[in-house]
Amino acid sequence: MVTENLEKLSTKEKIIKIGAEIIVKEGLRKFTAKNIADKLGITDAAIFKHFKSMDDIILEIIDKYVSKCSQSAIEAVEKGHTVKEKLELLLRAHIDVLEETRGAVPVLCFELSRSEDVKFKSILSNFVESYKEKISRIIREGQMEGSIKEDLDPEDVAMFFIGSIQAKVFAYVISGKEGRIIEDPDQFISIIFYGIMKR
Amino acid sequence: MVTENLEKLSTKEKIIKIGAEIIVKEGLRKFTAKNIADKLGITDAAIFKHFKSMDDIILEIIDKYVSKCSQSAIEAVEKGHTVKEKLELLLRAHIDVLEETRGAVPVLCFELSRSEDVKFKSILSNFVESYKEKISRIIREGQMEGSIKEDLDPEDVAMFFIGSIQAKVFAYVISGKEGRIIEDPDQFISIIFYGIMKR
DNA sequence: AAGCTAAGTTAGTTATACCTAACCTGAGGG
DNA sequence: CCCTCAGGTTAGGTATAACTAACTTAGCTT
Repeated sequence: MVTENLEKLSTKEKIIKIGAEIIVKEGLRKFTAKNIADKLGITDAAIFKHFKSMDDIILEIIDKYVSKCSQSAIEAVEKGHTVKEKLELLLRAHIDVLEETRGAVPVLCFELSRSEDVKFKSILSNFVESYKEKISRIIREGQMEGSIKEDLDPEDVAMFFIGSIQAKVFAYVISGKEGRIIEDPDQFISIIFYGIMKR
Repeated sequence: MVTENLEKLSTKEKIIKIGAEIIVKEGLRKFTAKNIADKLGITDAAIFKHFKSMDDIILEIIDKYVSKCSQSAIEAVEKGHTVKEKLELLLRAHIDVLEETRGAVPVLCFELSRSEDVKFKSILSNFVESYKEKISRIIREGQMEGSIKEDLDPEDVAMFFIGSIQAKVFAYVISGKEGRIIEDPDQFISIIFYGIMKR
């Protein structure tokens, strides 16, 4: 369990960090007040002095990620000169946010997308939809200028981007390793752009 | 909820079908005896006349998938003449098993890979490991004969394959759609092989 | 020094999950 | 025609999660 530099944080921030870590390493079923409290050396009841419900903790974790991701996507589009550069900037920014939040949100995205809870469902699907929309717009631009294959459906490609990151989190989670989720961003981006075949 | 042709099955088979469907559509948290029983029009206690525990239901779902997948991977290697053909056969066979089981096992793979339960952890990680091993062997062969980029790590490529299927299940689950998980297998394989850029 | 408050504590309440025990019933075999 | 037993039922035991109420305490303000 990565708990480096946890001391200097407030209890509320610690709850969020530990909570995210639990979601990734142990799964939503272990995301309980008692589990978090035990790791912090307090009681479960104390959790509710900082958050009014367990759902509220999850909402804050998601909110942080979504706002950072959306922001950096906008910046990528502004700063990139070519389509390829835009996509690359977008992916690299996304990877940074992903590493910073230890992959918690893609995990939540998956686990909560089927939740009966309308609150989670709408927040996450709105995020995915708007992110997908941003990417498809770049893809369409690339198809117009001839750098991206015309026979691909832009929305499918956008989902392939999101899915590829999701897949990396999956591999990371399954491997049980510590350290970075995407060890070699260059290779990751290269496979997405040009595949695995030499041609 | 897809419940076509459920009538002719035995209750035990119905439990497996409905159970898998719940895992994909509603998540592991809703995979409860009561939820399954309600959908079958029986009581929760009746479930335990067919399975001695809830875990046993999951084990049977996984077992079916793992054995089919492993079998078809062996066949793909035998039947394919070139490396490309082998990989394509392997992917197509995997897609078939995936569609047949409605994506339940990749979901389980993800949700249970972090379970404290040694039983699940080892079954699933053994499956992923051996499957990964089978793919990396083909990739290495491809690198030897020069059809696959030499600078790629075979194990990473293998995980990219598994991850890409996982990603499709994510997209399917998130979209909430019915129908096939991978709508266009040709395009799916093409992106994996050659990426999205025209070059 | 008095008192307020944030952040703990303990000890519950309520809901729900898994699973068991004991009972019931209807169809098929002897 | 009765017996067996698979596959149901109801009722309930046990564990655990979310959350609450009431109390405590340390630190800060006035």
